[in-house]
Amino acid sequence: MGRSPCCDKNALKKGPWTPEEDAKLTHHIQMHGPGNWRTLPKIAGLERCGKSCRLRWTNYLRPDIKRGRFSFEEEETIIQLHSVLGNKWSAIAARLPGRTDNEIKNYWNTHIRKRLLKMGIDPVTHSPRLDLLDLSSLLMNNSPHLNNLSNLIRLQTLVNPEALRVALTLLSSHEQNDQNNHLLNYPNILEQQIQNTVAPPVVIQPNQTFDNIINQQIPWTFATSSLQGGVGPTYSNSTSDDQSLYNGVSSDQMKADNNNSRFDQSFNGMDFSFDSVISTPEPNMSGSTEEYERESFCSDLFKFEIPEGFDYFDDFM
DNA sequence: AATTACGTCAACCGCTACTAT
DNA sequence: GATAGTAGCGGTTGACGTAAT
Repeated sequence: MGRSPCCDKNALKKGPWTPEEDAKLTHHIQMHGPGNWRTLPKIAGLERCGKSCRLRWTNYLRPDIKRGRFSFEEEETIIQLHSVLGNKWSAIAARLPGRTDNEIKNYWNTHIRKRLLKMGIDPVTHSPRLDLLDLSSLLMNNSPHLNNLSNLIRLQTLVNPEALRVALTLLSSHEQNDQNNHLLNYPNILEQQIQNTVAPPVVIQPNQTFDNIINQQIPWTFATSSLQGGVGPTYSNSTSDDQSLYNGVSSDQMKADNNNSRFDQSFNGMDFSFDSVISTPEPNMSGSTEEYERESFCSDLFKFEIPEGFDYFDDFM
């Protein structure tokens, strides 16, 4: 039972393919077409196992393979499909013409996965999780992040409270080292706010969108005043203008950004996109402009349908 | 200039599913 | 139904290139 011996017992060649081998394989397939991989190597004069030939052809030599960097659109498609299909790389590849499952898998593991982790998003469940957030980058990249503490508070119902507590502790120590410290008391205030806040129970319906869940989970936000020297929490229905105020961005600027489409993913007026929550570093702070843009737009990719029988939502919390 | 650490990706390995006998 | 052969898939590895020290 089981597999027959392949390369191992036949002392066939392994490792990188030479141009000569590529030429032989390509020529053979041009003449006879792909398939029958078991017998192909012998006929083509290759000292490789059929499996190795198939892989070389499907992942590299196939003429319809698209080379080069993944486009924004491709990346967006991958993330969206992954949120539905999981690690079904071949299924994802089937929807991306010219890309192989291996290529997509590699790209996911080396680029997208890391970026999601850095943004505090679980790459397996596509759920926001603060315990995955790269807190060091959060703390090292100047004040814009601190201006978004209110957003972090809004997240508190979604994340492990202990993780949030750690974040606040780190923020506290960071601020204490800041000569121009004017936010010294934030962590205590915020912690108090967290303790005073009880999130309503959430009932997830089949096919409910992520937006719906978020809005149901967090139907409120903090008013600006509570974080800018105000005492105690103040709740209000959030508007875009509210949001822009405590992000330190003018309403007009924000609308202008929203008109640029990628940022136009607010939840009933609440900009819950992760670029606003985490405030991705400016291009001149770290990384390339393109990386910055990709990180920004990745935050918009978490509007997915909850599939029927969606049973891992517990992990979301 | 040399060494080390890290990132990328082609290729391999082991498993499952499917098909033929 | 049992067994063997084959194709395909997803996880992992390791060689190579580049950046950092």
